[in-house]
Amino acid sequence: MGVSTLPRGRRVNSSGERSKKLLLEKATELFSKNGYHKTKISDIVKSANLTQPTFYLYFENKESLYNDLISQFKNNFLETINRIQSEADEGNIVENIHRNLTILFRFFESNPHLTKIGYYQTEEADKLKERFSDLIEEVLKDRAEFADYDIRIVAHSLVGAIERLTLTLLFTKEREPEQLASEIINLYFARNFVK
Amino acid sequence: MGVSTLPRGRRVNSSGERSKKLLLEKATELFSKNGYHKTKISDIVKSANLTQPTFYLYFENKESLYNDLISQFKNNFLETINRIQSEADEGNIVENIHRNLTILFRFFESNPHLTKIGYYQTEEADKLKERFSDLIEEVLKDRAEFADYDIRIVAHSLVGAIERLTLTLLFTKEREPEQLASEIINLYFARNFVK
Amino acid sequence: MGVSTLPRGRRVNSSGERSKKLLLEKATELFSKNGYHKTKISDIVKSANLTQPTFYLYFENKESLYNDLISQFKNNFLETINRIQSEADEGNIVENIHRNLTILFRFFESNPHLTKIGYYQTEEADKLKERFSDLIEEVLKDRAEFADYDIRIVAHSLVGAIERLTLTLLFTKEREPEQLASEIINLYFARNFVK
Amino acid sequence: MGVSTLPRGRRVNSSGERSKKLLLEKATELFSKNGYHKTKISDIVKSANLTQPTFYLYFENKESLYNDLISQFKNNFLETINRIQSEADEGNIVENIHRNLTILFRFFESNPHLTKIGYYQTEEADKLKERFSDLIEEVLKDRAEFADYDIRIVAHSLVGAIERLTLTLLFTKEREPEQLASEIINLYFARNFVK
DNA sequence: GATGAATGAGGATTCATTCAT
DNA sequence: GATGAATGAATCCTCATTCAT
Repeated sequence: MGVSTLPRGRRVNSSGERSKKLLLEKATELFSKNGYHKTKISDIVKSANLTQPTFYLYFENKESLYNDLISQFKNNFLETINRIQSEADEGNIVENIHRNLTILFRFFESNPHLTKIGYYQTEEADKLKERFSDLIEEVLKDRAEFADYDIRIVAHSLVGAIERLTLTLLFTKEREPEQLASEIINLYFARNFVK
Repeated sequence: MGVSTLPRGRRVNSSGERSKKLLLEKATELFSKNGYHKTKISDIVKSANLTQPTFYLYFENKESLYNDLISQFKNNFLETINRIQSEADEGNIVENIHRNLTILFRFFESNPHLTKIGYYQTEEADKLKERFSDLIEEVLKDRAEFADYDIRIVAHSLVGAIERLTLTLLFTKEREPEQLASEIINLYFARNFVK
Repeated sequence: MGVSTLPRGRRVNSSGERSKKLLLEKATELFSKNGYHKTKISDIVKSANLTQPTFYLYFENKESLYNDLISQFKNNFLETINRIQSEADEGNIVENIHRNLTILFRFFESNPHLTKIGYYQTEEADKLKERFSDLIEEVLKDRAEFADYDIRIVAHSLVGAIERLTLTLLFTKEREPEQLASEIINLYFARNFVK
Repeated sequence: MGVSTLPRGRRVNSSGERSKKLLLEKATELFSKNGYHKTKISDIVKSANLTQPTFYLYFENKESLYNDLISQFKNNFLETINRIQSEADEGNIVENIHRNLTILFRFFESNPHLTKIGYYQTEEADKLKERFSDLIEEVLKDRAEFADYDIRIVAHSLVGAIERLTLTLLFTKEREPEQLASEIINLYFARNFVK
């Protein structure tokens, strides 16, 4: 072609990058707030002060953007919960669980919008919770303290409690990650493990 | 081979009551499975072997039908959980809770589709859970056994646990209402209340 | 059990003729008030306390019923205005015109609904007015009194005045047919004819 | 021979202003010719060589476009007739009326389609004519020349005459605005005022 | 890098009309 | 003579997506 008027090598901070990031933010916000179907491309670009074709400059389409957000959450989530298991055998287990629950709540808290999308509004979310539950089962299954319990039920209960507390007390800033972790320990593990 | 279209008027052996009920069932099923937006009127009527205008013979429109389903669930749910509270003071509290949890799980079990719609996929659902949580708080707040606990957290945890167990163990028929109720009592109340 | 459904079929004390007449009346009323498109078959039968299939028992379809109403008006109207012409030469012309205008207004007044349909809301109406205008021209064209006038304009003015007066003063019962006829004579013919 | 469908995006040499204006013109034309109900959005866009979504790019919906046209006519019409009244006292009244009638006919003539919509096919039209009639009454009521007349009848007659003449002689180009104004003066005012 | 202008492909809803009883 | 129950055939409108500039 003739004269390329564009400067070579785009800077990371070019306005293109900025636009993409902005769209991503707004999309995340809107998806999290209104869900996939009620969020229109026109809403996203409007709130980013851009136009619809610009959206397609940076994202393949609506669905793939949404899927990307889900994937991103999923990866981070799995990474986070896997630490619980891998560290399960080291040191005091209750302390470990406490520490890792705190980390999990902090993770949720660090990106509430993404969490809402990935953990509360997709079908994928159920699979993640299932995985989380399996992992907890794994950790508890050989513990004498839980011999009298139906471990699957304990695991699912924990997952459910965490899910609900995140939404109602963490996202609303009524409780801190540490507090939630402590109370969960207190409620589910204290009398069983301690002493 | 042309698709032979149906003749216009009334079908042989057709009945309005039956058609309405059928549409309602199919709609509930599809909404519960695919959500509001992915469920088309055309899907509903197709699965009921009827045509679109027939849908409008019995329901005002898609949204109002969905809202009706939500309302129906809401009313039944509130009625069910209100019993927990109203009976809270009578007799042995743990027994009461056990009985009413059983009833609640049975209610969920009795219409899983409606429950999925009303308790898992609408915004209304969060309000219902909030209400449920408030009610639990009310029941626990004066109990010495929970003096050391953050009651809001206990309440939300319980709601979360119930929600999750319903989905993963009740709807899959892996556990019975009574079992779930017992285990919840065991996990949350046993050591606290019994002696 | 509980719901005693209404018996189908022929209603006690109902005659086909009566139903037909009732439907015709209601249709005329509704068409005249709301026009062809805003009048639904369902409206007509509802206001006659009948059902849609009954409508088709007596009328071919919506359009043909409407056309029948138009025809009916048209025939009566043409018959009425033709008298004006045929009597034009007999006796005192002003008196003749006065008498026939009165008859015309009485005709309009006798069935305002039908008049509204046939004279105010169809395309046919314009043809009727054109015809009326031509007829008036015919009557006036050899009159020395109108030698100075553009007869077509006089004719169309008269038709327009009659149309408007019918709607605003006759149908509202603010003036009587005779009054309107007299005033029109006064306004258009008096000084011209009466010496 | 397949119908080759248009490609998706922007057309070569397309302009929003032009498209909107074109749609407006075609809509006005079709509404005026066929009325609101018989004019489909699909007709409008077809005659503008565009597609249905494009219509909604420029207009909110069918009804609001139609209402806009009515409003536009209404405003212009009221402005025009208000001049008649406001100038009624200045100079020779017959001359004034003649001048303003001419202006009115010119206004009708300048946009026959819009006039047909706003003055001949809506319910609003009757209100406008009523208003026009009231205004004429106002102008005539203190005139000694009309002492013997029923002024309401004169006013309504005039309105009716103007309405009819516009349709039959102005729109068909059989008469000019000035001619019509002159003849109306001649017919209604000449002998009364002059002399 | 971004926008103005357009469209394809549905999806909900309405209404006149028609069978079966 | 009349109704209950249904459908065919539109029609409006929306939304993600794409071309030309």
